[in-house]
Amino acid sequence: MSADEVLTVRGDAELVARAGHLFAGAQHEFVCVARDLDTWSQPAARQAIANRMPPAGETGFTVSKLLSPAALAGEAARLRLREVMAKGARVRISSTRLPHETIIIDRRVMILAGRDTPGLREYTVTTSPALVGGVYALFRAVWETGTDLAAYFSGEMPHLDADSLAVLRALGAGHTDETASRQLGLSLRTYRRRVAELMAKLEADSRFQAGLRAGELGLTG
Amino acid sequence: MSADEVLTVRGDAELVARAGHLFAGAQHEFVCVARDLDTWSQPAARQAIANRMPPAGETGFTVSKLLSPAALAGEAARLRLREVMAKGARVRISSTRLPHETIIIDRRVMILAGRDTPGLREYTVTTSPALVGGVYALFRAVWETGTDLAAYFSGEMPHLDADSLAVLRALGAGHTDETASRQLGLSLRTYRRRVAELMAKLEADSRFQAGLRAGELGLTG
DNA sequence: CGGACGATGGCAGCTTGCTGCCACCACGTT
DNA sequence: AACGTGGTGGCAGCAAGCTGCCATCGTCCG
Repeated sequence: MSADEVLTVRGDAELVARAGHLFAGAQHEFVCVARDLDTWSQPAARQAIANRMPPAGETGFTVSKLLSPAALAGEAARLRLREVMAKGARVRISSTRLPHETIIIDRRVMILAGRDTPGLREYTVTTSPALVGGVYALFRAVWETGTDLAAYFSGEMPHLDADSLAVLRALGAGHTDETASRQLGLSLRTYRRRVAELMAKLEADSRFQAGLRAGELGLTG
Repeated sequence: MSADEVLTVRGDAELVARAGHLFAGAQHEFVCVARDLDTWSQPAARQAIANRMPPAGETGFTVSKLLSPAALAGEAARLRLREVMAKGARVRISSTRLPHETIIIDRRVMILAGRDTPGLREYTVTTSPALVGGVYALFRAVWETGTDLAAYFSGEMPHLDADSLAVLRALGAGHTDETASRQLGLSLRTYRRRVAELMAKLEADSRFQAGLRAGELGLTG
């Protein structure tokens, strides 16, 4: 038995000082799980670390970022996302909350941040293969189910107003057009117009396909 | 900074000896992530631990098991699953592989097993809040996306023959009934019969809803 | 004021989807 | 051979969905 390979530090400064070299040593993969691009550390610390990292997109070096939908809120956040993606990082969104920031480097080192608390934040640096491997497997599982952000932007995830969403819900409830239109206070004609628009946005040729797509894109609630 | 709260043990016997009390002390929640119900430890060790645990389903005590699809292979495995569920455990299936077994107790203690290797298996016992919290958040994310096994069994996940699956694919491709029926070498009438049967199985009132359900149940491929 | 514009809704006609009815065929049983 | 059973397919009729056309209404300019 042994008790080692785990290190707890407080505050960004100490993290950079003690674990900065681990970032610089990244060879193959940099994984980051977080709520959004901002919370995991102070801008200064993040910058100091980013400077030490090899550039993403280099041969065999991948950067993966798994974020909560919160990362899509606000225009500034979206811009940041685009920048990160332009640098070669793969970004995915998980529909569940990810309160604890996690970083895994080369599948060998893992850094977990404690909850965002007042005062100095606590970070846990681990190199235990079992721990890192286990967390990495879980990360993979979440990653697989997340929606790819590249597809989100380029494939133009339909931006739905509350209106279209209501139509979607009516469709999902299985009502006939007549029932649904009355329920929404629309004429049959307009309701169908809305459905047609929705299907166009989803690039669906049939209502079945539209349902499928809607599910894929996580518009079911 | 500190380096503690992590313990690595080798072999089931040592795990039971050193961490058995942690199982007995479980108060609220017992989480288990594994490939199936068999691999995480030797039967003897599992039994020894199970005996020390409070019974599932007791007031405020929940048992959650997140497994790979491999856990559904074979009649024996299914029987075991039913037994576990009968005892009150919630079971979900994640479509991704979960090579590293993980146990989280009361959101305070975490046990990670190394890969299944010859010789004594290595277990890592952790109580660091940051580590446990981080892993727990990831677990939740995977759990949310998994399909509930209770629904799978009782709610009778539709058992589809290859035939119905072909219909499903045709529908998903967005073809009209006429095109699809010709493609499958069926008459229009029969094709539509198949679609109707499919919708009955999915308990869908409209094709849109059927598409939604099909997506939910992961029948998209 | 007048006109352009966009959203709506009625109408009509068409396509597609849905299903009851019956006939047919293949197969196994009595 | 006669029979029942289950899967298939044609037909017909209805229900539902789709869309072009036009009239209407409110709003926003010039």
